[in-house]
Amino acid sequence: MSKKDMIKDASIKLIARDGYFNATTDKISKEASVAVGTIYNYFSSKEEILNYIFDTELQKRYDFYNNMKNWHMDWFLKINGILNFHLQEMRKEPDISKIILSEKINAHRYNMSSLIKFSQLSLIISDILQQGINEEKIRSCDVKIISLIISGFLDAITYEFATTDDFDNIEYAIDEFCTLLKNGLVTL
Amino acid sequence: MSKKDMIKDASIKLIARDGYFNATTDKISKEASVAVGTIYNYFSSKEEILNYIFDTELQKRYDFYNNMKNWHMDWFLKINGILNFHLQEMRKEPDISKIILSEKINAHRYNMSSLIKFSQLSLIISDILQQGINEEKIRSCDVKIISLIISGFLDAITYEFATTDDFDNIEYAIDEFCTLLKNGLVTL
Amino acid sequence: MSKKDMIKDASIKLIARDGYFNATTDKISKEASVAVGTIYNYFSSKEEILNYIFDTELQKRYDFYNNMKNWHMDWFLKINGILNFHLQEMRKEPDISKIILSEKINAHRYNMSSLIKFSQLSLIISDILQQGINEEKIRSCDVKIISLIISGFLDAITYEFATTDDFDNIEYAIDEFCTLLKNGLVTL
Amino acid sequence: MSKKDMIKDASIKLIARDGYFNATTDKISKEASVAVGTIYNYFSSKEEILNYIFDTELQKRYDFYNNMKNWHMDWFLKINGILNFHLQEMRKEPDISKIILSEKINAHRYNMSSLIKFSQLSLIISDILQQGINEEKIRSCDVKIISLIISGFLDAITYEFATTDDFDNIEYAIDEFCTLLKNGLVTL
DNA sequence: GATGAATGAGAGTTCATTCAT
DNA sequence: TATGAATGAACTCTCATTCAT
Repeated sequence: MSKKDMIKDASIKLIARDGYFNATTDKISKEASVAVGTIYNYFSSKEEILNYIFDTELQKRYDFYNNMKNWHMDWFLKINGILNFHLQEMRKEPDISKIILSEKINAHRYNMSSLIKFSQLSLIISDILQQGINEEKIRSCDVKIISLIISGFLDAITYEFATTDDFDNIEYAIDEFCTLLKNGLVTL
Repeated sequence: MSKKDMIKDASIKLIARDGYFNATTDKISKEASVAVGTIYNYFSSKEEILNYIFDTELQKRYDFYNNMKNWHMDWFLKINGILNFHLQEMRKEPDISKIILSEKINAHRYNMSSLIKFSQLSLIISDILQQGINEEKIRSCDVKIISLIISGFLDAITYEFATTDDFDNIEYAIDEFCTLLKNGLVTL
Repeated sequence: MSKKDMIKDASIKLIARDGYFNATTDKISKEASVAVGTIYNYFSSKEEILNYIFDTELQKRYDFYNNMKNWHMDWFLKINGILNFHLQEMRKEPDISKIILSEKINAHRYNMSSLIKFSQLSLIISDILQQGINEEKIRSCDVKIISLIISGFLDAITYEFATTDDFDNIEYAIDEFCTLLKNGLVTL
Repeated sequence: MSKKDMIKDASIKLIARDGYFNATTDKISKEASVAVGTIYNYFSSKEEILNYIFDTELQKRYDFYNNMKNWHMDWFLKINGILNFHLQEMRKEPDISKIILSEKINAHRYNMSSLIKFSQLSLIISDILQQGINEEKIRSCDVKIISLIISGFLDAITYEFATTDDFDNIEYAIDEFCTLLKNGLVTL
């Protein structure tokens, strides 16, 4: 693995566990098995590490969603796909999910360039819903708000997991949420 | 106002704006117009200020919800009442809502005694939903998960507000969410 | 003595001996018998210490010169007075003289506010010379350049002293310089 | 040009502009278009670069002065020649003049081997003056002190130039200084 | 010889906490 | 009780130097 990625991974682990402020450059260097100075060969500042994590990880998600737009699927299957993609990501790399949830406020505080990526998920969900409305599969509704509900649910289960480390009920929770969405949204 | 409350209020203002770590005891003392040393006459540590904020503010909410249990109302009106109570709190004391959202992760990190209060809202919502099921007003569902969805939505609108300072659409968002809940949950 | 002056004096001692860059805040705090943090209760940065030294010490000299302007003396006695005042200052506080000589380049590099004080000695000497010309005690000459020669000589003896710590010949050197000023070098 | 001289020239440029401490090996390597490691193939340390600059550049001056001793000229023309040689050097390679002035204190601090070269100019001027005395062209005086006055003047005009980058008046200043040397200041 | 990534001691600065007044 | 100067460990970041390639 590249040094940059070693530093990124060490940072992810520590920021997920201790938070951005408690993840000191000293701890990060030890966790990454490099010297402190090496961090600054790859990142101009500690803040830049967080920005880089957001940049690369949100891009992965964005790419997946964007690709999904081209799939020929029902709105419901797409939304379900997004929820399950998140679950899968959370299982694969739980620390990243934790960080994206708990440190995004810092992206705002420090006006990071990765900030723009945070809004893209909502836009894609909105698009999917709008298409459902256009195809008269969904009743008329405010797609931005339904989109907010969906991403709020994603954050809720991420937080639930982050504080309990218990995945077992998440799959079930997603099903329950989808049922709610279906019953609540589909045109009769 | 008591010195303790002056310190608490100053802390709320600064933590909401800058985050827990950037709200230094020095800034807090200046904002509260007391000496730094005075802070330590009322709080054993900076962490304890945050804990106290959670303790007192969550108690207020808890008291309202608890009181609500005794009201003779439909489940739907109660849930709607909770959402609107939140909106009203957010309008009245936006900084407190911001902090409860963005700093609750620190309650977990530092294993604060106020931690237990965070789970109580969910329990009360669950109770309301369970009553709805018992009265056959709501279809059979997992109350814990629906409760999670509701508190997730609350957090989502709080975050939306915290980063945009725009309240105008929140009322409308709550209505849209309630419609979704009703359509999705009521027994046919 | 005030803490601020203790820190200033410790800084003067170390900067004179080791130079501005080798005089670390850590060494300064130890020399001043205070904690590092205390330095920052009185100065906003290390640079500000140097600026403060220049500010206060150059002001002392400026005050002396300015006062001298009101004395009813021959131009020659005034110049002689300035040279001897410098000698006396150098004997009393050799480190300050060293710093003013060797670190003034940093005042330029960092564009310190004390910068303006450096030019005032030259102006006062120029005034004295101009008065001598007006009174026809001095032949027509470029006062700015003669002033440059005089302050250049002051720096030269300061540097000589700074590297040898030998004062014995300075008094004699001043006399020789004054004779030169008066008579020139050519054999008559 | 040899690699060693490329590094030397880059160092001269950066030290003149930023000072010895702000001229980092990293910046020097970039300015010289070599790798940092290459610097250490030619110099044992950063300090050694400064020492080498002093060594080679002062040698050039020393060679010129030494050669001058053999010229059959009046003491006054020789001194004038030295001053004008300096002016010419300053015009040709201003950065070197700046460094020799502002960083010579470091030669003392680090006890560099080039230190000995700094005293040689004074010795040569002293020789010239002594010869003038012997030939009864100059009145009896302390040659070491007159020599100090002359090199002090050289430093003064170099500093004036270093902080203003203005050469225009230097030639005139040299003339005024020479006149002073010859005639003195008093009205006849 | 030339490279430049890696190093880590050490720099300036911050800040929660203490305690004499 | 209230104060705020003093504290020093701990922070982020720098940079002269090394060494495997």
